[in-house]
Amino acid sequence: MRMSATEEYGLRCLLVLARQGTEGQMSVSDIAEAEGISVPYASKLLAIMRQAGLVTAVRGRKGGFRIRREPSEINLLEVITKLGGPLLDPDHCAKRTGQLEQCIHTDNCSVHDILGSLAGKIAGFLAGTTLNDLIEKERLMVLPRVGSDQSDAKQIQG
Amino acid sequence: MRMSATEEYGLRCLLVLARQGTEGQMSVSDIAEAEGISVPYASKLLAIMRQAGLVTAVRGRKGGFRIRREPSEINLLEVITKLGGPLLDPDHCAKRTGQLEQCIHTDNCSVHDILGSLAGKIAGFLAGTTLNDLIEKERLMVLPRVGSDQSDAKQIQG
DNA sequence: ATAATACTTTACATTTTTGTAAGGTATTTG
DNA sequence: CAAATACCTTACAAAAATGTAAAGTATTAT
Repeated sequence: MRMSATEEYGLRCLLVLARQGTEGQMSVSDIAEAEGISVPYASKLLAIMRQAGLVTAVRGRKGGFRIRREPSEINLLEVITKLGGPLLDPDHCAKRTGQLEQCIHTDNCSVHDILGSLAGKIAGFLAGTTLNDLIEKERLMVLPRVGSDQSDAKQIQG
Repeated sequence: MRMSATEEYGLRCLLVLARQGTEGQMSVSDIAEAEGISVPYASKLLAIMRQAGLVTAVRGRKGGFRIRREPSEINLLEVITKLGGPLLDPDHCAKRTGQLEQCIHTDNCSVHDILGSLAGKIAGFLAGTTLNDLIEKERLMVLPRVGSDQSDAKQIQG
């Protein structure tokens, strides 16, 4: 019940691009360096996000990646599910069958039911947080109360 | 961001015992059969839960497993974390460092921050559901409106 | 006592996930 | 047009999770 490596590193790479805005652009090697991961790994994660429509790739000498939409318009649910698949595997019941052909709890599965409810809760939370929220939060963490008091600063979650 | 196999099958085995109550008892082979998994696998999962104090093992010829507390007194957070570890890995930041010695976002990690919030939400949800809730829900699924109308039956979650 | 039953432990095989490597394709600059 | 740069794709290696096997220990019934 944890965030996978793909999901986390993918999100982190996307955040690097989000900080540049939709007009900005960065090469894979710069992104990899920014996150402390290898270039091939960053490359792989960005390829997934490109195919998912989250980022655009520009090839050639002045190439690089850029984020496709405003960070305030991209929520975490979209990012996480595009990197790691849906929160509740669509053929969950076909996979968790143990040694049997079919799961023993076909018409009677409170576990599956509760997983659905849980997935809904998680989805709601993730959908309510955008990349921009994360970036804003970062700023507050780096610069705790610069200048005047910032107690009125936007709170990400309660 | 999904429930692991260990967590799910472990929970399912525990539910089998929960249905018997604290006085009941079942052998590993019966539990394995009830869930459609192999005996050695069920054995392994039950051993984890025994060490975690969720079940008691009785050895010898009339041996078996029994649940240690009332199903209404065991919530899913406890079960899931004892099977799969804490929702947010305590040394998360020490592991997701990419190729670096230390994570690049040490003092500045909005991702970690949001993971903490998310883990809290998930924990709250899981803590609010007991094994008994799941069993009750099952009954309603097997016997939809037996006898008179049951629209006033207990709802597990909204 | 002894055999049968059932939990216990350790080791290992398999599968999935994670991360790396290498060769290919496209674009820009001189 | 050629060389440099940067993305793209496929295949593969390493690590972790999943599931199996086998030999050991404890208890009960005969």
